[in-house]
Amino acid sequence: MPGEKEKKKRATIRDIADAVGIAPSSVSKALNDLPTISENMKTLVRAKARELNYKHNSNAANLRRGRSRTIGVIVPKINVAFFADIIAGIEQACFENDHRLIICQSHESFEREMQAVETLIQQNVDCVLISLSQETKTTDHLKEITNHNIQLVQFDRVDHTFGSHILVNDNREASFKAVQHLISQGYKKIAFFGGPDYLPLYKERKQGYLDAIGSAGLTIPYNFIVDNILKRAPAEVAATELLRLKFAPDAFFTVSDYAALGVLKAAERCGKKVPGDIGIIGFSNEAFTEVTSPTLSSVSQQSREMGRETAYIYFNYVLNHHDDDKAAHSLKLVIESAVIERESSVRKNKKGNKAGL
Amino acid sequence: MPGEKEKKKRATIRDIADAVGIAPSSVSKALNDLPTISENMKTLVRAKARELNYKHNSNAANLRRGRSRTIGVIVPKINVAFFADIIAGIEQACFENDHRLIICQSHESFEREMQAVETLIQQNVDCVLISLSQETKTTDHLKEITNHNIQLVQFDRVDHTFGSHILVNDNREASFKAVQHLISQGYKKIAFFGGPDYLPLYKERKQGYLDAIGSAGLTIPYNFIVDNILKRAPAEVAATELLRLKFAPDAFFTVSDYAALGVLKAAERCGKKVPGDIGIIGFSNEAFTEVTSPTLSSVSQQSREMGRETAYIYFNYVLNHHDDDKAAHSLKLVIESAVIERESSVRKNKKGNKAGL
DNA sequence: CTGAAAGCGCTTACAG
DNA sequence: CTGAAAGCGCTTACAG
Repeated sequence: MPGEKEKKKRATIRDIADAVGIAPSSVSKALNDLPTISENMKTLVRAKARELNYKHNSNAANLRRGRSRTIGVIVPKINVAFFADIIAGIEQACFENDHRLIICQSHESFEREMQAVETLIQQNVDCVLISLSQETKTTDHLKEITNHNIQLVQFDRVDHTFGSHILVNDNREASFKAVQHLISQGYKKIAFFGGPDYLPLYKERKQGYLDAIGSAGLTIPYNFIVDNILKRAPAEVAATELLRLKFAPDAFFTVSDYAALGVLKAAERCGKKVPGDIGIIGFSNEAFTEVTSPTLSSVSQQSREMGRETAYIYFNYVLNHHDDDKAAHSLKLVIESAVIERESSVRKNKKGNKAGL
Repeated sequence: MPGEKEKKKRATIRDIADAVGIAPSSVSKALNDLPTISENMKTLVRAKARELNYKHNSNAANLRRGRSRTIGVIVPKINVAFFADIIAGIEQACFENDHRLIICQSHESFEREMQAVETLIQQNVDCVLISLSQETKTTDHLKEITNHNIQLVQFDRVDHTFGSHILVNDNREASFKAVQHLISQGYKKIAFFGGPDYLPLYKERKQGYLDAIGSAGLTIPYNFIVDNILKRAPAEVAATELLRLKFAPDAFFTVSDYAALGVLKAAERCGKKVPGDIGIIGFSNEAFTEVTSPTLSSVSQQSREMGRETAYIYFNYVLNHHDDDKAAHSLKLVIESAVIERESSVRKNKKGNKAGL
């Protein structure tokens, strides 16, 4: 209709001030519930704010305050179960603490990771949570973050040489426990399918395997240890090869569930029973591990907790110790993984054990 | 050391101006690459900006410009494959168009959905993309968005009565095609496991099933149609019951892959061969459908494309037709789903078909 | 308890 | 091609 403005502007603090007949600064204080304003006035202001459909303008307030109540997270990929769950955990912590969350993906590219850092700095986030891309080998961009007085927490894929708060999985211990579990089921010839060996995370998982083998006094032929087997197809090929040897493995520990799946298929194809003849345990506790026949044992990384705890480092520790000496040293937290025992690694009669007696 | 400032402030446009010896406004224009500044000066300014480690302050610029180059998305849950993929698609579109993305979850709660809307308005987003929570039955909060001159696009779970741009799946057609596929494989007694019937999405999928059955001239006993079977366990129970009847189904179309999995287990338990005796097709193309034995046929909703297209409605359509009459009417787009034929529904010899001849 | 004034860091007409 | 001035919508010492 003719009486209406074509593009009605958002109501501002000044509109409320004019309507109520007080100063804009008082409106601001009333809306922020400062003790220096009378209750009557607050009620009046709030009522008028509602009436005018006023919305607080975060941009303006953040600019003035110099803080944004926003944190940024950078992950390689959001539509991977592990990271999606981590983000869900972070989001929960942000919600509890009334903060906004901006999510960036590096797509495993160092270039994109640097861009994401740039974006988050420009956005004035108070804190960056980051899990490094596979390509990342330097930390200048992390330095950039802290240089701008932005808090930094690394999680899962971290650079230990850079002094920031850090939260990681207990990769070595988790792998150790997984292999111990296989041993407890009577498996003795345990093969290992690892990841790219230059990534610390995979190095740790391999170490856990080696330690468990060592402390059980088992000996493993060198060809039972294969790096860079993360996907299903290569695992199937590699496992088939091993299973056809005269001295063949009786169990596989893989650092990925997809590789575990490949092993399962290889065993099927070679006519081996799982878990009777061959035991299998993977890593990550992907949703599909509950759905195969037999179901796949795996290591659960507690990703949701991990996300929550990462954010809590900022909310519960950093925010509270802004100026203490405490804030000086960097936190190193470890999230304990859990071995999820499913059908692929649990023997009813511990056949292997008996055979050994 | 003593010479350093304890908390170095971020460099501003004014710092650059002082260092170069020109006006702040000229610095702004140079950094924004406006044609009204000489190339020499731009080079000078850029160099100094790098030297001072200057970062553009989005908060300040957004406040001044009145636009934020940020879009907000509200989904029920981000760590569900369907939505994680959608968000990945949206993120891609945002990246291409140099926009930021703020992600909110409703957790299927109307209350939380309203809070998310509030947050996004306060954050000054230029556009909101939303998939409604299961609880959402009113649209006042959507009106709130458009009232604040913020663009709105609904996707997947939408309210058709509210006049906004909309992007949906072709639920009815997809179901129709899925059932047609079963029929083409010679299945004739096709059961249906649906969702809660009050949600339009599930109503449409059921309609597609009914239409396909009807147009093939098949008749189906009423007890072959069961609503509210979305999870594995109830599907296993319901399917077992049906398979034990003397007049039992020879195929199942379920609106969820988890239900399809339950049917698969039921068939196994009843000693029925899949796909020989029983055909199965699910919905959503969850990752695990590729991993079961036999692998599960499913309907792929092209979630990533869906996310991308949703964002494109804003970037390619809304942004370009700001003031046209075109922008007046709301777009309704449909993303075509694809039937993914896997082992659980593809018969080698079309046994059922032959029997029918 | 309330208000006037300054300022957060930019951008944008407008003038030269 | 460059600059001075105003202003985006808030918050925060400071004064009364």
